[in-house]
This record gives sequence, structure tokens and C-alpha cells, in this order.
Amino acid sequence: MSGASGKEVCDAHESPSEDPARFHPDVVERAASVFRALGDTARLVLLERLAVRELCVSDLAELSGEGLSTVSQRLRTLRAEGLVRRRRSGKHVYYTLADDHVAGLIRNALEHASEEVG
Amino acid sequence: MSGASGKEVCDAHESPSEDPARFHPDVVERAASVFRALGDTARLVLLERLAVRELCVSDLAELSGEGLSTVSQRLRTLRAEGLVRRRRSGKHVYYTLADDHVAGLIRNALEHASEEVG
DNA sequence: CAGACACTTGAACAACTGATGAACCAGCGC
DNA sequence: GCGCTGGTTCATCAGTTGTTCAAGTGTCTG
Repeated sequence: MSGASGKEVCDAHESPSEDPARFHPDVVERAASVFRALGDTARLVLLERLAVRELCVSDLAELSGEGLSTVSQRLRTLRAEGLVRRRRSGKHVYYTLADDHVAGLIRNALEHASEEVG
Repeated sequence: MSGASGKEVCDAHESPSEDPARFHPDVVERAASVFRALGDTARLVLLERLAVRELCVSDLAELSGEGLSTVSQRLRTLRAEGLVRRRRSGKHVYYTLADDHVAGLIRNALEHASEEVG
């Protein structure tokens, strides 16, 4: 390791003169963070349900058969990435997908995946 | 818990009669798995570079300043999700994005993230 | 075939993530 | 006010993930 100052080109191999990474690290990190939030089955199911209609935490908890705390944590993660929005109505807190772009992304991803699984 | 036969509706709150989760668990799991692969900065940078042109492992390692093993592992993850394809040419192994759909997804995500970070 | 180069795989270890119960806010009804 | 229900946050704990070194595979060259 270390050293590596004189890196010669191999026969039929040009060294990568240009560095193709053009987006700022912050941007890539941000995008990765969103993908990470989407990269969990339970959270994806939440989004899938919210893509149909607005639902409150109790509903989502009941549908998935899990505790309020668990669902709330998942929603927290999704909200931190700007994927869902919340709204108060009396004692209930209703969640929805943040915008149509998110809805399209979810639908697109699931349809694409359903083709591959067959 | 358990039982839950007599679930009464709250005042202004209809219970979710229909279960909006329509895709098979396998499909959701598959989609989540792809997102999980995308949800890592280092892997996303790899994809970003591969979106520009085909590169071999050594190139990617040199560009990111990391070991061959590290890069190879990352590519392995991406390949397991069908995001990249590989091709042998002599001693080198060249990687590319699997298809145009992946390329579009990467570009789309990064551009969207760059708007939000501003 | 031996030896170098380009990569891959396996295992071990550190870092992170998600689930869960307890404690803690926020409305509503009594 | 008090209790009750709906949600959130905190802290802990188990499971997962990513990185790294070492050893293995494959390919070209001498």
C-alpha cells in the first residue's frame, strides 16, 4: 500500500483522465439518504398504503398489526426525508405522501419490481 | 392484543375497511432491496461514474482512492440487485449500468437532490 | 509452468439500524 | 382539574451492514 506515485498505464487500458463524479458530495449523500429511507420493506408498505389515501397512525398500526410506537418511528424516518407530510385533526395525526413525485416513484418502483419477480 | 374482534369506530374516524396494500410481499421486498443498494453514498458514487462510461474496477478504485476489495464488494452488491452488468476484457473487468432505466433513475435522483440542497 | 496482475470471495470486526417498552406531550370528555 | 386515548420521543438491545485483510480464482507474459 502507500507509495503508488508512478501509476503506469496498462497495455490496452487508458487511465481515467477525467473524474466523472460531478455532483457535490452533499447532493449524493442526500440522495442516498432518501434511498436508504425507501430501502426497508416495512416503510415501503407504509408508503404504499399512503399512496392510496391519507391514513392516521392508528390505522397504519392496525393494518400492519404492529404497535403505535413502531409505526411512528417509521413515519418519523420517512418524514425526515421529506417523503411524507403530516396533519393534525383532533386527536389523530394523518399522514400523506409529500407530493406526486414521491407517489410516482413508489408506484414506478413497485411495478418495475413486480415485473421482475413475475 | 390478539382478539380484536369488536373494533369500534372513533367519533370522526372511519376504520380502514379496505387494506390498501396490494403488491405481494415479495415484490415489496424486492423493491426495498434495490433501494437499499442505492442507499449508500459510496455505491451511489460508483453508479454516478458508471453512468458516464464503462469503467473497470481498478479505475473506480483509483478514482475513489480505495482498495480493490472494497470497490469490488460494492459492485457485488449492485450486481446482486441487477443495477450493473460486468464484462471481461483480458485481465480487466468492466462494469456498466444494467440498462437505461437505471441510468435515468440515478440521474433523476441526483438532480432532484441537487435542487433540494441548492 | 511460474509469476505478476486484476479481481473476487470469506471471515472478522466495527458501525449502524430497526424494534420495542417506558416515559412523556397533546387533545377530548367528564 | 382528572383521566383517557392517540402519538411521539428516549433508551436499550438484537440484528444487519460495510470495511478490511487474507487467501483464492482467472488471465496474460515470459
